[in-house]
Amino acid sequence: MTAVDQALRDAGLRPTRQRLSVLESLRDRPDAVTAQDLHAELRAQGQGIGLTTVYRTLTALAEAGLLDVFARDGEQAFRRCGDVHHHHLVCEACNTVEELSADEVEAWVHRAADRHGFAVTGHRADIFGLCRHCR
Amino acid sequence: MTAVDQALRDAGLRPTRQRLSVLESLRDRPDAVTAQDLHAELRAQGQGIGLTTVYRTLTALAEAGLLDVFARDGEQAFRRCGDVHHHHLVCEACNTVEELSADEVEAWVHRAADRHGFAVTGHRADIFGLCRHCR
DNA sequence: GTTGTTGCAAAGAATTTGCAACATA
DNA sequence: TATGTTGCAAATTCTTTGCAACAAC
Repeated sequence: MTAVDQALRDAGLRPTRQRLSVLESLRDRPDAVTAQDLHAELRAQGQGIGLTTVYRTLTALAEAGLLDVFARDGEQAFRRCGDVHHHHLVCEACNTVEELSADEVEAWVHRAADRHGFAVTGHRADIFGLCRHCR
Repeated sequence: MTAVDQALRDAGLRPTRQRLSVLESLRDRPDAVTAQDLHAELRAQGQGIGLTTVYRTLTALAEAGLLDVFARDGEQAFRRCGDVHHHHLVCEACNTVEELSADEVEAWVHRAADRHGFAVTGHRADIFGLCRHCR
């Protein structure tokens, strides 16, 4: 059993051919992709998969915490997410996303929430700009 | 000339009746609203305004930096934005948004960007949860 | 065999665009 | 008057759903 297989099992999802295609395509990919784009790409590679399935798979994986979701115009873009911090450096030219760990942000989150009587369920800290290759 | 009028002029937009309605409705409103909701609300109040105009007005105001945009499901929600920091405490129950200022986050942004050779064009730091009233 | 999954076609929903009438400067 | 704005209807685009065939357990 591969790591990809395991990830699906952990999410309570059967490791079908289509889901493996999606996960495989997402593995090591630095940029965030939309369901539409990923579907077109997989079809171009000759992988038989329906758009509906791509949507359902990405949504399920995001709910399982394996993917992060970004809002790009009116669309949702997904990207593999390794940690639980969700702090990103997003290149607006090539859509590459680098993950950051930042204890300082975590500390700020809790301090700010306490100060306002907020019960925190989540947070995000994203930096947008141009990466070293696109600038 | 009112402050609302001035805000429109600064954005290079003519202060029409419809735009004033939108800005007036947004003024002092603590929660973020979608174009659809705002349109329904204005119509319910007897304000004559088309959905298209609401979309165009909100988009223009957001581009001018007078509104912040939040992604809510597949929809965009807008809210008046006073400062240039874009740090928010968002209540997931009532959609109220409190603004935060946080020099510590600004400092983190620049440090992280420098470390990765990134040219920063913007950033966001949002905390999600339940406000003191909804928790 | 039982239950979860797929994918097509159709439905749904948010948003944008064409364009003629209208308002602002 | 010249130019920006409005709003309807139609078109686009993203996303979800119904359902029968199919694959995984």
